[in-house]
Amino acid sequence: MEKVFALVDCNSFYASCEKVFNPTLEDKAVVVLSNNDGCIIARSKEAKDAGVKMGEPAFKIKDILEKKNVQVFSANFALYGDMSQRVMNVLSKFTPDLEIYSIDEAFLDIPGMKENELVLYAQKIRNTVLQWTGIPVTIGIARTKTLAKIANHIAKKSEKLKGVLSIIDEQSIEKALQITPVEDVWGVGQKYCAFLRSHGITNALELSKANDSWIKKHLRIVGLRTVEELRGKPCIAFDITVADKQAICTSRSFGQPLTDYADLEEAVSTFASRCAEKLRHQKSCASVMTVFVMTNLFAKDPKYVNGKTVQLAVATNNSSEIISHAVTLLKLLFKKGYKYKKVGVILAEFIPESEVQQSIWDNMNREKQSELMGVIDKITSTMGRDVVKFAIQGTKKRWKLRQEKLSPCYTTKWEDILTIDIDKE
DNA sequence: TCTGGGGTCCTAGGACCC
DNA sequence: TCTGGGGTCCTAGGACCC
Repeated sequence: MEKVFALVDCNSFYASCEKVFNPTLEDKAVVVLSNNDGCIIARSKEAKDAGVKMGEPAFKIKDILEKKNVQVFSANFALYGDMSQRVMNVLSKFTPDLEIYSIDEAFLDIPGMKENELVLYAQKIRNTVLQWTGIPVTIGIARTKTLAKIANHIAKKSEKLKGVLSIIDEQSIEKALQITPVEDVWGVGQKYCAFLRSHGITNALELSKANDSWIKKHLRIVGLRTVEELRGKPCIAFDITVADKQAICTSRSFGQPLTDYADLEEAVSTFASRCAEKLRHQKSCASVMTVFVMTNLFAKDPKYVNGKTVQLAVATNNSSEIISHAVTLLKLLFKKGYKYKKVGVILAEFIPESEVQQSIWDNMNREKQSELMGVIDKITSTMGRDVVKFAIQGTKKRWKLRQEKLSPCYTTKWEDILTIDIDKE
């Protein structure tokens, strides 16, 4: 029997997370902003109805937000990450074959059933997730991932489908493809959309009927896979294993532009330390590091973008070593007189911790250092980040984000835990 | 005043080798 | 007018995703 995929996607995930712990937000328009309270990255249904667009810079639509009484939140990734885990936990009760695709989406490989049973099963999943976590989800069911995405998309928009749509038979697939604009197809971004439309392909059905060699020529192999998937032939594998990352990056735009080297050094060493932490988490060591700096590219001030890469003699995941390399690179990059807006640290070319090649020139006691990192990681996981840190990371934090509307970390910080007043009526 | 952050995969073209 | 051919590896850049 052919496989059937269910794509479970949380509705307006970040906005829904904010609503779970704050009942006064029910039925209210809620939006969540990107880091530095920059642009809109999530909108509740009410906010969408109010005409708030995805990706819009908040300052540009300040008037609409105020006029329509939209509740605005700074991104609280600690909360969203934890809520995501809870949702995935519930899903894993239904099947071991769960591919966590992103913070708010998972593909489920569901066992062979008749179509009406599939829909009932999906309804049950949906109700359970809502009851156990407070997060509403939508489920799309089909024989390929790309089609499941399309089913999900349609189900999101239609009230009467009650959050579940299955497209298994030819007829329902064709109908679904017909009403799906080509830009809503998974794998078709801005560039490809413009190209396809300029050649008269406006919906998913037309795309599914396009000529193979023409697609391959212009949309490459990836585009051809998308087309095959639309035709019902699975080309994107189902993979429940969590792959180790091939690159780890920590970067931020600052809440205010910075001109002093010392402030950048605090930021770069903090990001480097965070990268090292992520690297140890997956038990890898990095052989290559890049640091980049940039000024605000939107402002009229002089622009400067630059990056430098270093090959490490011995692959490492040691924080102090990674920080010291990062600072060396920053010193090479820093030029006086610019207003820096963003810096970042990227680690790459990983090898497993256990397979690191030693160097005869290496005079570091790696065993002792590794024990130290273990202790630091333990303290971080039980007592919170930055309880212990390296002196160079500093305390001024002038680089910190602007987060003026941050909600409490209801589920990950003891002091933010929800309290309920039972004396009141 | 204010425009996110963190990833993946694929391809073309250059360097280099025999 | 001709200027080898075929292979691998690496890198930068472009497309996409959430």
